[in-house]
This record gives sequence, structure tokens and C-alpha cells, in this order.
Amino acid sequence: MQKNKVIVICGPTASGKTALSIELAKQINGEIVSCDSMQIYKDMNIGTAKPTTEEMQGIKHYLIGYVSPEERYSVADYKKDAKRAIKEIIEKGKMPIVVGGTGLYLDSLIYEIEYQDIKLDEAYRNQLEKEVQEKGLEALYERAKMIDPKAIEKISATDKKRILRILEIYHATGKTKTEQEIESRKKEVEYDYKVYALNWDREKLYDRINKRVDIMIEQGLIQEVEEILQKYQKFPTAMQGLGYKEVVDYLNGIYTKEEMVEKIKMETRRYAKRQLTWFRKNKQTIWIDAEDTIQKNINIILKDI
RNA sequence: GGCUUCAUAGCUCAGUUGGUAGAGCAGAGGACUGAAAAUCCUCGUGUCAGUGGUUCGAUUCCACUUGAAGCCA
Repeated sequence: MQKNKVIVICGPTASGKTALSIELAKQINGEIVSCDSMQIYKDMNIGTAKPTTEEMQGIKHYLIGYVSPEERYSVADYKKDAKRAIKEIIEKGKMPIVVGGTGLYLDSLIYEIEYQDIKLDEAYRNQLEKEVQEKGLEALYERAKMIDPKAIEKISATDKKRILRILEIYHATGKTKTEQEIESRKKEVEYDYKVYALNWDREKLYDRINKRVDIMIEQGLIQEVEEILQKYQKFPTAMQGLGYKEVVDYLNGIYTKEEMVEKIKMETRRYAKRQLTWFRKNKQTIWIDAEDTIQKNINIILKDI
């Protein structure tokens, strides 16, 4: 049996994914599944550049603004939610279009990575964090090396996040990260993903990013952050969002307004660069020139479906 | 107009008691399996402002030129 096709449009931030995907959806009777680790949150609109209702032009979007910023969300949640959305769209007889810039989330779909049904052990993570404070990261690095020498080969001794993760996986499952990763890729990929990435001349992309940050400030990003801080008490992951943490620092008097704006622009440019590195790794990705017209790029995609 | 100081990487600046130079930031490349807009790794040749002089050798010393800042008229 032939697999159902799923269109994927990825690319760095500010590359024009939204406009292209909505126009494509209109032409092929599609619906959109967002692939963005920050647009999932409620009330975080300006800073995440969520498409507005007007921009959506009646095209249904899934996985946008449906999680409270107080909740912890991860790639495992995303995989589950996205698969459900894709299935729903196909059952309606429409074409699913996955759109976004979060490479880790995207890989969970296109490589059909399976995550065990376990929850993050908050207490254990806190304990590990405490140990880092007391004994230093070195000690945990050595312990992780004993447990999973192969996984440790791939990371640096200063990469705290990944060192802790090796320990957490072992603690929760009794398996090593290496074993876990082998098991996670046993399942056959369910859909025929057609992956397109938008490409820009670097200077032009950076220019777009800088301008977009200015627009976000004009649209009231600072006020949006103030409102979120009032409405919610804790932010296990949401406050990692670009533009949010910097505004918080500004509100706390760490930066002047100008410094904050420059910082957001710089960090967003770096983020775009990391996204490009990520997307370049996947050799089946078809790169399309974002400087061409939307219709020209849609025609390229239409040839494949 | 006179005097003083400065001119070195995209930016801010070290430095070379004369043997053609190095930090921070910016930037580039990469990694990435439950925080990922996160986290982490690697990468520094540039007419040392210009022209001439001294010297085996000048970015370094000297003169002049240009530009910038300050002080005095």
C-alpha cells in the first residue's frame, strides 16, 4: 500500500514559511500542522510570530496556542499531538502540511522516533542540578561515562543538559541512552514526508530578522510579556522563547531598551543559523529559493504530489 | 593658527625594548533523540592610516601628509 504524502515546509525563522504554507494549503485543499516549540503556547503571540486569524485565511491550523505556558512540553508530546493531527487531516481527505522551524520536533516525525511513555522525574532532575552545584559537572560526567560510554563520546564534558539526560534516562528506564535510541528507531515511518526548506541569502535573511524584531516591539511585545508574567506563575519551558527572556531582563533593569532589542536581534540571527545547520543535515530535503515568488515555489511542490 | 594625544581584524582595544601581531565582542562552520527559540564544540593574515628616511630588516624609531579627539589662542 502506498503511504500518504505529507508536505513539510521548514526553514529558518523569518524565512516566509507562513505565507507560503497558507497559499499552498488553499491550492491543494490542505491543513496546517505547526512544528514550532514556542507557538504551541497560549498568549505568546507577538514574540513567536504566530500567524493571525486574518493571515490564516480560513485554513485550519493545528498545534498553535493550545498549551499553557505553565506546562512542561517536550518533543515526545509533540510527536503524539502531531501524529494525531496528521491522521485527522488525512481522514478528512485533505493534505497535511507540516510547517515550522523546530528541527528536533520535525525529526521526531520524519524519522518516526518512538518515545517511551515516561514522565520527566522533576525531583531527580533537581537532585542532579544540586549535585552539579556541590560536586561539579565533572563528577556527573564521569558517572554518565560509566553508564553509557558510547553516548558520552558524542558530547562535550561541558554539555550539562546532555550529561544530565544520560543519567535521567538510565534512572527512569534502566536502559542507556544508546539502547534507547536504537529502540526508538525500529518503527517504519508511517507517511511519505516531502521536506522542503526555504533558503535565503544570509544577509537578506538577517535583514528580515532585524526588521521583524522592530515590528514585534512596535506591536507591543513588551506589554505581551508583562501580561504573561501577571497571568502565569511558572514557566518550565515557555520562557526560553527568544524575545521573552530578553524582555524579562529588560523589565528587571538588566538591559536598556536598545540593548534588549539588539540582543533579541542577535540571538534570533544565531538561532536562524543553527536552524540552517540542522536542516542541512537531512540530505533528502529539497531547498527552495525563498526569494522567488510564492507561486513559483508552490509549483515546485505541486510537481511532487 | 599653535601644542598634545591617537590611528593595529567588521567593532572595542592589547602588543611588538626593531625580526611582519593577539584578546574580547561580532561573524562563520558544526553537533544535536523527552528543556531544543534550549544546550554545547571548533575557527583569528590583517596594505598594523599614507608617503618617504634611518636600518641587514620598520607595524615598532624619525620626518612629512591625511584623519579623529583634546587643550591653548
